Amino acid sequence: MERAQFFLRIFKTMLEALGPSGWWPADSPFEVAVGALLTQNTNWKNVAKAINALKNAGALSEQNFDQFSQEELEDLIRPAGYYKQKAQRLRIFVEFLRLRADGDILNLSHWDIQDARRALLRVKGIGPETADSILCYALDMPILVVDAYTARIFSRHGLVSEDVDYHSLQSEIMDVLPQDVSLFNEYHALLVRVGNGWCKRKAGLCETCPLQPFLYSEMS
DNA sequence: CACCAGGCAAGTA
DNA sequence: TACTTGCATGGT
Repeated sequence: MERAQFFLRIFKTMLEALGPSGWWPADSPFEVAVGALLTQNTNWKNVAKAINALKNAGALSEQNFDQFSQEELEDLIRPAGYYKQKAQRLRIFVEFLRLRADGDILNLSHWDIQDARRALLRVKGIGPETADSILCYALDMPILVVDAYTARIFSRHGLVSEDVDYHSLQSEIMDVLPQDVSLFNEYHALLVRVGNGWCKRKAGLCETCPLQPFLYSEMS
């Protein structure tokens, strides 16, 4: 079986088992980016609390964000953890938007995707996964986000090594699939949902995982 | 109690 | 270059 077919079969299986994900859960592209920064190494439930606090305070827009001090932001996002570091990272990101995108994240969607990616990666606090999350889920650009779940799931299916680096993992999957924003959007969302549900680090739940039948090494 | 969560940057050798 | 550590809350 071709690798491309295998990856598409994995995708279809997850989609049929779990249904569409409707990612990213947010009211605006700016909120997507804020969520992408806040969810670094952090459970989404805690991030949602921080997002709600920011929303209730009126801080969730590029224009209003600057009205809040570092300390106020820290208090609002505290439930998301690493709150001092993340408050600083959010401030740096909004400053980046003001300098490079006239204070509106949507202006980045006119950029060449690789230019936008390189620009985001230069912002302190934005690494590959956060940059790609912003590109795909806030700006609707065709790029596949990969993460720890992706490496874990595909290594357990015999396709990559557990500690594969980000860009190798991304290329292995993304390069053999149709370059389609909706496909990449849904693919990552489904992988995270499967990871959350069945592929924890020490999971004993694998017998009910939707992907259980598809071990690459056993397919012909 | 231990372990985990939709990473990243900075320091060390 | 290749490891290691700090960051921090909240759920299981």
